[in-house]
Formats: sequence, structure tokens, C-alpha cells
Amino acid sequence: MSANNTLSNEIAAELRREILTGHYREGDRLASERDLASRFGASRGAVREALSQLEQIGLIDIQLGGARVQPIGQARIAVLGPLMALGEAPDPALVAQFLQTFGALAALTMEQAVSRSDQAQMNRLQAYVVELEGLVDDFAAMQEKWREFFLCVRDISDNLVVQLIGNDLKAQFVDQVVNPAVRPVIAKPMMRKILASLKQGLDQKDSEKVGATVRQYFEELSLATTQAIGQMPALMRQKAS
Amino acid sequence: MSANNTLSNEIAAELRREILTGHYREGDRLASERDLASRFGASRGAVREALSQLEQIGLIDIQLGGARVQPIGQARIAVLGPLMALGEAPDPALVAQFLQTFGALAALTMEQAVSRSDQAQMNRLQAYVVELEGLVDDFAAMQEKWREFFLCVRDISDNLVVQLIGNDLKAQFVDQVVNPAVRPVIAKPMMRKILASLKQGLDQKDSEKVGATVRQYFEELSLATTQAIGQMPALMRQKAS
DNA sequence: CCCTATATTTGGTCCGACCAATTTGGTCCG
DNA sequence: CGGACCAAATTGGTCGGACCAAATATAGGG
Repeated sequence: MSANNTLSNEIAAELRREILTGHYREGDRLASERDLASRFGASRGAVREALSQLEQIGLIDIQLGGARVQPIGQARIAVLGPLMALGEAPDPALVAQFLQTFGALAALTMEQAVSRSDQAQMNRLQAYVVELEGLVDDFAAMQEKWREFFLCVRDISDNLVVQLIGNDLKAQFVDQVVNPAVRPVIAKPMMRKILASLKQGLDQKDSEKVGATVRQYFEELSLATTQAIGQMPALMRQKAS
Repeated sequence: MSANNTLSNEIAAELRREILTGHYREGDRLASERDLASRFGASRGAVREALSQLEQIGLIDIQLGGARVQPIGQARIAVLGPLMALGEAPDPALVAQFLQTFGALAALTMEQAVSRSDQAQMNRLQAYVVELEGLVDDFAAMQEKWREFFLCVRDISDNLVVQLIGNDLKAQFVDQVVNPAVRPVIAKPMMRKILASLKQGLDQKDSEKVGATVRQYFEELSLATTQAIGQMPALMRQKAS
């Protein structure tokens, strides 16, 4: 999915791959638009649109003399997806960083949600936790319920900045990494402990406590995911090309 | 700066402004590329590049039937800058959310930096805090030193995900909001308290403590900035168009 | 009123061309 | 030999017109 089959997107994907895999060094000049066009058998317009994409994600800097490759560390979030999707399996360290970061932001919205929630909203959150407690045996259903839960938290917190970052991160992660059958598993006792702590924090309207709990959840999720990737026996390739 | 005077960028900026100020409703169809071209007195190619930009930041969804306006809440971080730069003064609530979010990420990297730092790196961090303590009277110098400090923290933490998000946020914030002479001022006693706590946390290599301290710093910064914007007497307009 | 067949619109791509600014290469002078 | 200077080739930005396939709008028939 998400593979918009336009020529310019394919060109952009190929150039992006080349840059991310180190075919160029920082500051190197890309071939001219005309050369790239002839190389890809495309029109200059298509190449220009592709280069425009790469420029927007900060991978290249287009100027009058030519397009120059930027250091990866100076790029935008949008390179994360392609970066994680490079190798056979996603880089565990990167995925771990990703989940920890996601967790920090989730914890922030969680704290804000608890701080500003009215009674009805608080009831909804508590209801979710109860539902979650009933799903510790069903991995898939739980995953989905957590998602709903955080969507609810996001709506309550009403934090546009985090929401937008979340959109960016989701676009990078869910489409690139979640697809394969990486099924992180958190031990049930740990999960029960987390849920209990969450419940307690909500009951006491203790925003710091729920924040810390959310952080811990993502920490566990990060560990579990890293492990799942590690023992992924390179079976399933195939994903949508 | 940052004002790339290309036609397509100007068209993108204008359309972006129109969308963000509510000239369209979710799902509304934009005029066709040909119509937009004639409206702006530009070629279709220029319009296409502009629309491509808007699509990449999630403001519109280009499909075969036409380009449709997406809900703002579904856009990418890249809309934050233009969104904050819309009115006369930046929206205080949005700026507050922004700084809190930035703080959450800074706290995360801070924790990771402390956890994984060797002795030399730890010394460098401590040296920064000492320097900061000597600058509580010089707002500008302190601002700059904090920036250096967090750059150092970022390098030590070696967290690419946060770094990339930071790039995105900086591109949205520093270029759009910091420009005007909004000078948030944190009371010196509070600043001294924060620095003391930071120093203590570093001495003890207590990652949680430094994380919490960083969060508090940004909380204070958020308050101070909101206040500074509030009493900004709408004097200085002018910024780069 | 619903469903289908046709005409129109729309985005994606291509080609060839022009302009202004940059890069490049060579030349001339000290 | 080295550096300043000038002209030619290159490069990105834009334009205009053109074609195609898919999606939309329109008219027609049940």
C-alpha cells in the first residue's frame, strides 16, 4: 500500500535509496536534472518533482548550480520510514529509539489529558483500561484497543503539536515497520502491572503517575519489539513492493 | 532567509495560507491545476510543484479526480510554522504546546545522554551547567548557551529519531516565531533553582532527575514565552515577507 | 427514480524552448 | 608561476502545448 505508482515517486524512491545507502557523500552534487531524466528514461518534469520531494525531506539542497546531498542528520522525519525500510529487517536500534520517542510524546499527551479531562472523559479513559485488562490474552485485540485508547487520549489532550508529530511518525512507522509480522509480546504479569498502575493513576488523577506508566509501557514495547525483530528468521519478505 | 523566491514556492505559500485560514472546508476540491495556473498567471508545471509541496505536508490529497483539502489535524509537522505565522502574533496556546513538546523530547534525550555518557562527556555537560550559572544576568548569552548545551546533549544521546524531529520542529519554530523580539524571561531565582537541580542530577548521574528538570525548564520557558507574546504590544511587524 | 453509455474534466507525463544565474575553462596580465 | 578576469557551457526555474488513462459529470434509456 501507499505505493503511489507515479513515475516521479519511483524516481524519488530510487534516489532516496541511493542517498540513504551512502552512494553519495555529504556535499556531493547530484547529476543534473537533464542527466537524471535521461538516466531514468523520464522527462525533466518528472525528475524535478522527484527532486522536490527529496528537498522537502531535507535529503538534498537544490540550488542554481546543482542539487547537493545533505547530511542525513539534518534531514526531516520523513526519511525515517525509508531509512528503517532499507535493510531486510528494520534496524532494531532505530526501532527502539522510535518507540521510546513515541512513548515520550504519548506520555506527554497522557499527562495533559489527565490534567484537563472532565468527569465524562475520565470515565471513558478508565473504561478503556478495564477493557484492556480483559484482553491480556488476545494480542491483536489488545494492540487495537491500545490504539483506540491513545486516540482518545490525544483527542482529550487537544495538543495539536503532538498530534501532527504523531501523524508524521505514524506515516513513517506503521506503513514501513508494522506491516511485517513483527509481533512484540509483553509478558502478561508486566502488562497487568502496567494496567494496574495506569488505573491507579487515573483514579487519583495523578498525571505524573500515568505519564510515567505510559513511558514504562513503551519501554517494554520497545524491548519486546527489538527482541521480536532479532528473532525474526528472515522468513517473510514479500511485502508490497 | 528561507524565502526561496521561486514562483512555485509563492504559489504554495498562498494556497497554504488560504487553506489554513479556512477558505476551504475538509474535503473541498481545489481548483484544477489548469485553473490555478491561469489564476496565478503561471504554468501548470509551477502549480504542480506547489501542489506537490502541499500534498507532502498533508494539507491536500491529490488524486485523479482533483485535489481535496485534508483536515488540518491530519497534516504533518511542516504546517506548524505557517500555522503559527498566520496571525499578527503567534498563537500563545500553540506556542505553549510547542515548547512543552520540545521539552518532552529534550528531556528524553537528556535522560538517554546521562545514561550512556562516559566520564569525558559527563564533564562536558557539567561544564555547560557551570557556564550557564554564570550567565543568569545575560539573557541573550544564556539563550545561546542553552542551545549549545542541548546540541551537546543531542550528540551524546545519539538518538537519530529525536534529532530528526528536532530538525523539523526547529525549521517550524525558530524561523517563524523566534524572529520577532519575543524575549521570554525566566525569573532568576527559578533559573538558579533549575540549574542547581540539573547540576545535582548530573553529579548523581540520575537520569530521571535531569529529565524532570529539563521538563521543568521548558515548562517555565513555555509560561514565560506565552506571557511575552501576550504583552507584545503589536509594535514590531515587518519580518521578512 | 435508478442505471448505463457517452462526453468532459483531471492528474501524470512528455517534449522543446527560453531566461538568468552559476559553474567551468581558458586567457591574459603581473 | 599565480591570480584576476572574461567568455562559453551548464544548470535550475518557468513556459506552452500536447497526449494518455482514469475519474467525473452529463445525458439518455429503462
